This record gives sequence, C-alpha cells and structure tokens, in this order.
Amino acid sequence: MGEIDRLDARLLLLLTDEPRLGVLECSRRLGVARGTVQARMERLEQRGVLTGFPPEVGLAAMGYVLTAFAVLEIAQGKRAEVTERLRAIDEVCEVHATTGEGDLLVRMVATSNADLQRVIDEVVDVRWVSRTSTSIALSTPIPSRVRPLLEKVAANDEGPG
Amino acid sequence: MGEIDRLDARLLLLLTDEPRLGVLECSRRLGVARGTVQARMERLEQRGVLTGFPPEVGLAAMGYVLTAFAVLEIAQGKRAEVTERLRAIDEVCEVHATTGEGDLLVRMVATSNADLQRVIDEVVDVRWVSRTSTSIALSTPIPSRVRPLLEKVAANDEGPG
DNA sequence: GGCAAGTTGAGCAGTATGCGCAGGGAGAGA
DNA sequence: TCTCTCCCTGCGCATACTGCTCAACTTGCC
Repeated sequence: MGEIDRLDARLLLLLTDEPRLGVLECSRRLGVARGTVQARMERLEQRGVLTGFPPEVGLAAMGYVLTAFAVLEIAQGKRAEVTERLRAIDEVCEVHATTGEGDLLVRMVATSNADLQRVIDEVVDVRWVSRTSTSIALSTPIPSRVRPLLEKVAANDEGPG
Repeated sequence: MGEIDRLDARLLLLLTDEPRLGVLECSRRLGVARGTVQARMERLEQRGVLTGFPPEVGLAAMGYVLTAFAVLEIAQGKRAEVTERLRAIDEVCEVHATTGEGDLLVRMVATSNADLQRVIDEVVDVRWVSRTSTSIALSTPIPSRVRPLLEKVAANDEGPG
C-alpha cells in the first residue's frame, strides 16, 4: 500500500533539491524514460505521498521576524470551537491537538514584540482557553525537513531505481 | 526593504493555490504582462520571500502516521551539541530553540507506537538532555499555512496590482 | 502458456520558456 | 518644467518542454 520504492524516493529527493525540474530533466537525471517519471509522479500524487509543490514563503523576509509557540489548555469538548476561533487569527500558522499537559499546540508569527503581544492576546482571549504557556522561538536549528526519511528509502537495496 | 506589494501578494496567493502554474498562465490570471511576473518572481526570490517550491510530501501516506512533539531541557551552553545529535536522527523533522520552560521544541514522526517509542528513546538519550516532555499529535486542525497573511496584503489598497 | 502491470523509445501538435528590445507612464530630484 | 530612473508593457524569436498516444519488451503471477 503505502510503499515507496527506491525510484520513488530518488525522484522525491531530486525534486526536493531542485523543485522546478521538469519531467524530462528528471528522467534524464534518474536514467529512466520520461513516461516512467510521469507515471511515478501521478501515482505518488494519487497515493497522497506527493501532495503538491507549494511555494515556500520566507516569513522573515516579509517582515514576520518573530515566531512563537503556545500550548493551550481548553475546556472539555470545545476543541472544534477553539480551533475555529484560532483559524480566524491570521498570524496563527499552525495548530495541533495533542496529548499531554496541553490540548493544543499553536505556532504563530508576528512582526515585532508589540505585534506579538497583540497576537498572543488574541489567542489567549479566545473563549474556552483556560490556560496558556507561550514560548518565543529564538532560532530554528533544524527547519522542517523530510530529506533524511527519503534518503533512507533511496539507499535501500530493494526495488528498482 | 521587506515590503511586499499587492501584486506580489496576489502572485504568491495564486501560486499557493496552483503551484504548478507557469509564468505565462500567472500573467494571464493576474492581468499583467508576462515579463512582469518573471521580474516579480526573480525579485521575490532575491529578497528571500519566495524561497522555492519544495515538494510537499504526505508523511502519513509514506507510513509515518504518527507525529509527536518533545520539549527538551538541556545543559547550559550545549545547544549546538544537542542539535547536532538530533540532526542525526532521521525521524526528527524540525527543531526550534525557545524561551520559557523548555529549551528545544522537537517535532518527530514514526510509523507505529513501537517505532515512536524507539524515536523518543533516541531523542531522550541524547547527551546533555536533562528533562523531556513528549506529546503525541492527535490531529492537526490547522496545517501549516501562510495564506491569511498573504490575503491581508492582497486585500490592501496600497500599491499596484 | 497467457494475463496484467510497468517500462521503454518514438512521434506529434500545442505551448511555454528565456531572451532581447523599443516605447510609455510614474515618481524623484535639479 | 525638464530629466533620469525604474517599472510595466507588448512583441518576436529560437529552443525546449508538455501531454498524449502508440507498439513492443520485460517481469511477476495464475
């Protein structure tokens, strides 16, 4: 089912490194026929492995130089309501529902300390949020990455490619 | 400097919705000349606003159905060492250095409960990690998004576009 | 043996890309 | 007001890629 073979992984790695590569160029680099690459990409999309090529936006370059995380505790059974309110806050960039001490993990961005204060206030003021704990991201030693997982498959001996 | 005008924002929104659009098609949709779109994209890349079009990989479809977050407390002054060790763990997908109770926020993935146990153990066993607190992501009500921030600019009255 | 799936190499029409160039409009400064 | 610069526009060109189709070959499996 959710199996990715070596060629799939090599293709994804190639696209990770040079996302604007065309199908033809990929086929040349991988040493396979163009149709094969086309077919692989279609299948990867169908399986939900390759979900698209969203533009990666550097928020810092847009002025959103601050990133913060908040852990929210919320009233029992109010997760849907709270997330809806959070969705309406532009600066909220990501929300996960989690086990453990907190119920929601929120990532948000802001342009300045004052702006961050405003955003945090908006988040905290959401109804049914009972307790919050906020941390500012000082740096991001490891930005979001998938490469190592792909490399593991690409290095595998099984499968063609 | 880090200013994005309305046209830039509309272009980024367009690419967010349909990332594989070509320059020509973008120019048609935005009602501007092709050269303009080319120039805008180059400038956005130079400024670091548009950093690329990385393939978005559905980890769940690849078998990594579990996501977990860990907050690590580490020994004073050992951030570099710890992040280097974390970097070597394939399943660690993201690390932020934060203020507050914890020092590092780690996002990791795994294929099963047993696998997650192994990954967590690897993370926790990193030297200089003194205390950890782990949460499993049950769902992701708001996946990583930038759209609202772009829309805010696109809706603005200032600037051409 | 025979079927199904995947890969290959080829071809074709349509279309996009990178590049250059001349002209025009808007804003800054003398 | 004149001038300079920056940006957008519209055009054209040669090259290259895309989506699609086809027949033929390999592989694994019933």
